[in-house]
Amino acid sequence: MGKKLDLKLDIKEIKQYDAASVEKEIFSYWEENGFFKPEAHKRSKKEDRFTIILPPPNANGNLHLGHASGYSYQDLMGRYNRMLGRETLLLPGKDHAGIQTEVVFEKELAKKGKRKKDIGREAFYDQAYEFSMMNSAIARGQERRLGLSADYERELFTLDPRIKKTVFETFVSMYNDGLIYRGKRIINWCVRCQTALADIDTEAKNEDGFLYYIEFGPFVIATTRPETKLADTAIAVNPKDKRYQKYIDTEVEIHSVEGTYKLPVIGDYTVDPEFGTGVLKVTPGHSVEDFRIAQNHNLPIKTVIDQYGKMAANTGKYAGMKVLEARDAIVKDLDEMGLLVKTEKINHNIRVCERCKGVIEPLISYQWFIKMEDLKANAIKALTDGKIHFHPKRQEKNCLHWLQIPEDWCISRQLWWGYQIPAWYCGGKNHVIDKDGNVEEVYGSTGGCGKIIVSTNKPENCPYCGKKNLVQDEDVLDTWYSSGQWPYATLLAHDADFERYFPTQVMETGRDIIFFWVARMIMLSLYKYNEVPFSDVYLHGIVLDKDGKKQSKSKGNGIDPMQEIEKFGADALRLSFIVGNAPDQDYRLYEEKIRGFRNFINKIWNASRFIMLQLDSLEDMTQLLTTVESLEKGDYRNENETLSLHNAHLKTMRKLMDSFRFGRAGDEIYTYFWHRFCDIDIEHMKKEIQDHPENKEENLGILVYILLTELKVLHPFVPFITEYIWHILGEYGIHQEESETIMYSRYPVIA
RNA sequence: GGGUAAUUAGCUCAGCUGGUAGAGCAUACGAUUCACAUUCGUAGGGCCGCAGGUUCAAGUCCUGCAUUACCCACCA
Repeated sequence: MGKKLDLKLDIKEIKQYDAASVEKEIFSYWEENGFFKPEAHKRSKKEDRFTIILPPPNANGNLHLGHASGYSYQDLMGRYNRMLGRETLLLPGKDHAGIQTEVVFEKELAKKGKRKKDIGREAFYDQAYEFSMMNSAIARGQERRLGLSADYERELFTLDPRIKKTVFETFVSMYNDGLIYRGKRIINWCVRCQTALADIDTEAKNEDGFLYYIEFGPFVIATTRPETKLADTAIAVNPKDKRYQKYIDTEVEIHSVEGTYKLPVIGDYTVDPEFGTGVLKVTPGHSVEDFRIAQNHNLPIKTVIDQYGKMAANTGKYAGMKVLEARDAIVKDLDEMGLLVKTEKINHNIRVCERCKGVIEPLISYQWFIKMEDLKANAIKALTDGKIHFHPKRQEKNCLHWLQIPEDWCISRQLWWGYQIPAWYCGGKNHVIDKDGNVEEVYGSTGGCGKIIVSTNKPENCPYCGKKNLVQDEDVLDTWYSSGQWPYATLLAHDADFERYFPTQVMETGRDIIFFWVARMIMLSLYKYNEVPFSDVYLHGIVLDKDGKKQSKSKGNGIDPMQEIEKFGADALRLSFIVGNAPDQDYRLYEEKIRGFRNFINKIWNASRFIMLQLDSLEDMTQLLTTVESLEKGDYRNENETLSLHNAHLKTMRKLMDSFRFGRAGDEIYTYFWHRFCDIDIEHMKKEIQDHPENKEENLGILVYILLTELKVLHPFVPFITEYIWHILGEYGIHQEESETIMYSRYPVIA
């Protein structure tokens, strides 16, 4: 055997367990002996294996409480299953986190007075990679400090070449299957980040604004965005609206700031007669809903706002103004022309970028999309067939709800950080702007056939025309496209792992990324392997501060998990994430709570200490060991209250652990250990030993037996102290042939 | 507009398939050289948000309402 654990805290001398002084050493004892590797305990049957692919934290910062909380649950399950005799793999990783890291790293550059343009794409990528590696190393150290029993030799970064291989293969096959396409659609454009975003990457922000009532030919229309009127291509009313029925399918003449022109009037049932005046100006180039109406009615599209949020060249005197400036200018002009009827205050929702909270400008754009209809339908089927169990169950409905939204997924981002899309244009790709201000994509203008080649590697020459003038698409893939393949991509990266561990058992995460991630993993895994990637999804609650607010760096209300670990120990911190907390229920965390669990850890130490001190007074251990052994075999069962309650407790624990009720399980063991075992059983034995010294061996045997089993049951929750005491018991020869490490001891089973 | 959760002791929260209300912290009083003051004991404190309903029995199931939080949604 390899490294031994050095027991430098003398349990007979030390009254207060000092977690910080021993936890690191315990960890390296585990890791250096390879205990975290599934190979340490190979099992031939697939059902005897247990795998969790750990959610990779973003490699752009430190470990925060959310990560620590997740890891505590993941490790809890891993250690529990390992002790049940399963071949267990916790596979760790780090996420390149596309747009988020790009924003973070841009800020890093700004500190040095540089912008990304200054250093160029390649250098930017390399430096961001280096930056991510540095952060990964820090995070890895912090994860270890928490006691995470993951196999770090298998750790992967989401941009690892081995992951890339899988991601690109999937991209190519989805393209060939017609599921990925290059399309021209209205997308969410973040003006600040200068990239397209998927719907899910945006969020609603409630804002006070104005609703302008404007004379519009024979109508009065109400709009919050008068500047987009320059891009109107129709007027829509509800066909049921008696006021306007007669105008439908006619053309009306408009006099407005841009002169006199004609617009068709169409009938569309999505127009709400109750809103404003019941007349909608249709601006397909700058409104998602209007774009849909335009598609249904074959309306032309005009573009008047560019990617920088400025009025485009085709807007006459407004050209070059920022959107808000143009809005004011147009309102002023309308007013002067006597066309502004009235202005109302309104509270409405606008879309903002999920990352930078900047304004989203809906724009028509060429992007890569994934056709979602079938992928979502298959995922819905898998869920309704009960292939995946959510804990708590209600979140399954939440997931289903999202899967019913039909939108295609925009997967291209105009960033530098991430996977550059494996698509090549023969003869390049250019943009031209037509008379309506619309951007059109033109292929092949620099000498080529203009075909798009999608391939995992850059082709030597064009398979269609043989020319060598191939230009790669400049965009990168949405980070969730690669993350969505994480469960199988990580396993494919190591020889036989996929065969051995896929599909996995559990996904453990927070409900905030069910849509972003969980749903997409399910869809992509079903696409590629026709199998769900995991059978259970456990959702932990979100950690809040003492006032019930979400902890965040910007608010400065965050607790640093590393500081708490140094103060109270990793075991105590882990308990504070788990004990008494219901799944998916947000909870508050503050130092007094952690301190309370530190006290519990110390209680474990002192209960053990008492028993060791008693053992020292024995002349020989033979009878005691016999008692322990027969208790482990199930003799003496139910002979007294102490043992029968202990058995009942073990059964309860097993039931709670197997049904994913970890918070209750933590509560159960906390209460049992402290208030039954310590407060009643040990106190009682103390008296017994005094009154009946002749039964000392037997009575002590019962205590040792209970301590032994309790350490095992506690171990998934508090791995460090339980290992430490397990080793001390080992020195007394108490579990000699079972296992040197408690990690591979047998979880107590009660018939 | 739709959905989901929360509402239980002063505070923070548990409470699985319905069977006479629980924990931690806080408070009060007391104990203790004998495992632990990071300890132990005792006590106070709850019409389990409100209103109905189902049931022999409801914090637990159903309906409605109120407040809060989060999520979804094309209100221009």
